[in-house]
Amino acid sequence: MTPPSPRPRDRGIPEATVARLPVYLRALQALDERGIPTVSSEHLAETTGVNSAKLRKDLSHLGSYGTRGVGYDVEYLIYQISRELGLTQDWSVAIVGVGNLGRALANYGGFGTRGFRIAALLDADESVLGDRVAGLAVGHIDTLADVVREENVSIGVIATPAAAAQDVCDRFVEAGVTSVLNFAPVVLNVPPGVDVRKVDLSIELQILAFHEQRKADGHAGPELIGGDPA
Amino acid sequence: MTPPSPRPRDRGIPEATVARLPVYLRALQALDERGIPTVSSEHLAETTGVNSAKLRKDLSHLGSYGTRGVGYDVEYLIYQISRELGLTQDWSVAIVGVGNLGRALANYGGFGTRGFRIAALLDADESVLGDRVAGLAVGHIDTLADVVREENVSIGVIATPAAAAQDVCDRFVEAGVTSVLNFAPVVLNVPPGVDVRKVDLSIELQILAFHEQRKADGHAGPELIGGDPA
DNA sequence: TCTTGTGAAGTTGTTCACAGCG
DNA sequence: CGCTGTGAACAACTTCACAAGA
Repeated sequence: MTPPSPRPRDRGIPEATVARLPVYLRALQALDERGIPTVSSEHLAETTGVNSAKLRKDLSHLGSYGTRGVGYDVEYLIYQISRELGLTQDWSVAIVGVGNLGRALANYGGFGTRGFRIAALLDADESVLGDRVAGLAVGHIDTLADVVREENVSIGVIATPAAAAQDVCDRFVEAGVTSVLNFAPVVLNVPPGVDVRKVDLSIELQILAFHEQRKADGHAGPELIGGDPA
Repeated sequence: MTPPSPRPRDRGIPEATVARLPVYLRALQALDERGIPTVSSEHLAETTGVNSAKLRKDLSHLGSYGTRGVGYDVEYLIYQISRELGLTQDWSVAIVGVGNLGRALANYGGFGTRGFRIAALLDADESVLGDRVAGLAVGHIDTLADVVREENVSIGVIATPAAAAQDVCDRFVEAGVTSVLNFAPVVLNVPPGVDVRKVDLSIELQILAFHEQRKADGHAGPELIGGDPA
């Protein structure tokens, strides 16, 4: 199936690049807030901890938005990256599970702002129903399908305990949601066409432990993992 | 300098593999809880959403722990992966910032268990000092250096607002901590030799938005990102 | 002059396909 | 026979180094 088409996709931005665009965006917004009008690839690369050639190549996938001898216009680049990521339109998000994590997400800077609108907070636990979190009243999980339809929810966020996650995911899929962000420590089963991204708060910790162990073992020189020696 | 030692016991496990080991570990623990004694690469791969050849190659970096014609012994593999990740010893973790996110982390399954011990919860806000979270009393940020020394903290977790993150990071580094897990939406500056991993809860959301936009634009067939078509 | 944008080279990661072992 | 472990082919990603433009 799917023989390699002779003319692939012109808009094919590498996945690795897509994963870095939000990082650049964040740094650019910080520069913009400090009133800095332009930035060179060298400087932006240093700020974000990547190689400057990689940064230029990443940006070149969006188009030629730099000025040789000068650098990139901060505001214009913010706009272009936002547009590419689809953040110039507002995406409605529903968060299920209003424990500490759900509350943290609802209040997370950049989660409720810049391109995302929290349309609903839902939970199954009677004791939190009606609580006001980030300006929203917590609703019952059974209203999920209605909320998705009425609020035009396109992204579902699962912040429930592991045991409830698959059920919530099924409800999202049933309601027509095709993008799910899962914080519960389980692997979700979804039909083809549904995107699931998983954030596991403890996996990062385990990766750090691995490197920490390396340092403790007989190991010649310390090595940077994400940092930049320069 | 550091000429490669003649026989360095090639312990160089690819970074991509290290990042997947926690995922396999999680799936294996789930199998173990259900009393399943052995698993094939095919089955474990399906559960975790990777290609089975990749899984076998990943595991082959740890050693030859499978049995041809049978598969892998679940318990034994759990032990081997745990050992490789350094989870057979307990790592002391200090969490700074006891807002919703800090509380969520302190209560996160697998964060306080399986290889990690939360040694301290610290905050600068007077109003939360002394609160009991996950069985621990919240201490003052100024005791950080003492706590790191007394509790032998090797990993620092930053769950503060963005504005406080660099200061907290500096305190960790000053106190001798060389691994930092940062949840604040800023890029931290650290000296060489210190590992920083960053988790940005909104970056994943932005990546989802990108793919959601792709689906909305004229786009021939839906594509799986993390899923497995089979 | 300074910095972008990009071919080309180099590195890392993935998948195939099958030999070899239980 | 079934499944692992792995060389070899392939694909993706990163970095180098420099031509070309402002």
